[in-house]
Amino acid sequence: MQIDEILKTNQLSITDSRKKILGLFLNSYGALAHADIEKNAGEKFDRVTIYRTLQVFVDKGIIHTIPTPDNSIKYALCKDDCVEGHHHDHHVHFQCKQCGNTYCLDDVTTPEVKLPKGYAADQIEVVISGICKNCKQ
Amino acid sequence: MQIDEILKTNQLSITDSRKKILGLFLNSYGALAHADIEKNAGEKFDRVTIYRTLQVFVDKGIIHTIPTPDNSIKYALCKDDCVEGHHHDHHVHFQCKQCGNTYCLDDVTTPEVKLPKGYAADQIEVVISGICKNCKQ
DNA sequence: AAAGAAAAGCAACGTGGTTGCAAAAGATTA
DNA sequence: TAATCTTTTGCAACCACGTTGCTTTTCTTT
Repeated sequence: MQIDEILKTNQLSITDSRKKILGLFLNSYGALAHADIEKNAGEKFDRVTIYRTLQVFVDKGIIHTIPTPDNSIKYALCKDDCVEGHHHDHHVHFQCKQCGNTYCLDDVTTPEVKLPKGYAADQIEVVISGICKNCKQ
Repeated sequence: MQIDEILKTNQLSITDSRKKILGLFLNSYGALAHADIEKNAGEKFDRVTIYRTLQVFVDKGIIHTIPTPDNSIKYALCKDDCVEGHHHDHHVHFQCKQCGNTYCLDDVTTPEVKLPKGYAADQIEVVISGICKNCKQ
């Protein structure tokens, strides 16, 4: 089973909450906020458990955080090139103003930006808001 | 006096807190967080007043918010092309990992990003972290 | 200077997130 | 499979950040 595999690969013990939360990510196309998880996990887990589980997943490189224009945090699955303690998020994030969903545009890599003399870039976050393809027409 | 001018131009009544807070922005090169303002205003104003003042300034297009990778909010002065109710922030933001300062790179415009078919961009936020020119060498 | 309008201060509240600790569940060994 | 050890969960309490309602104070206008 895929979920258990992922947890084992990351040396995490297999618990109900981890299975449930990881399952939510695997079954969701867009990113999830803490509140989405709390809602969809169905009253079953304490919020502290959800916070801790998300933190563990981030630490292990299973999910990554997405900063949004309205300053809430969302989480999405990482691609294979994220490993423990080191994320490689070189893709653009998109937030739809209509449906509110946030997506990782994995195929859109962050553009090069020419900085003024003296500045050294290390990480670049690009968050685009607008209308997503599901809401448009 | 410049401060009073700005307030008048934006049809704001001239109060101590507005003068003080606007002054902090005018005298600071980088962006300011709520906490910076609370500290530098010198115990003089209630936190609620600071929140409301910042909100008014944002609404009037005097300052704009900057989302940071660590999900705190910072504020910086807008350039002249921001007007009430409509911000035009087409520049890149830079956060220094060493000194923690955040700067508006007004000369660096946000790059064009080619989105997948069906997505319509509306606003693009680019936040770069790294080492700023003051900390580098 | 007086009256009306706007802003400040205060208290209280809500939300999002964290911490410490005891109880429960998972992993491991025999 | 049961016993032990380790990890995780749930709970309670707490803190930081931000908001709201209302009264008092300060600005503005005449």
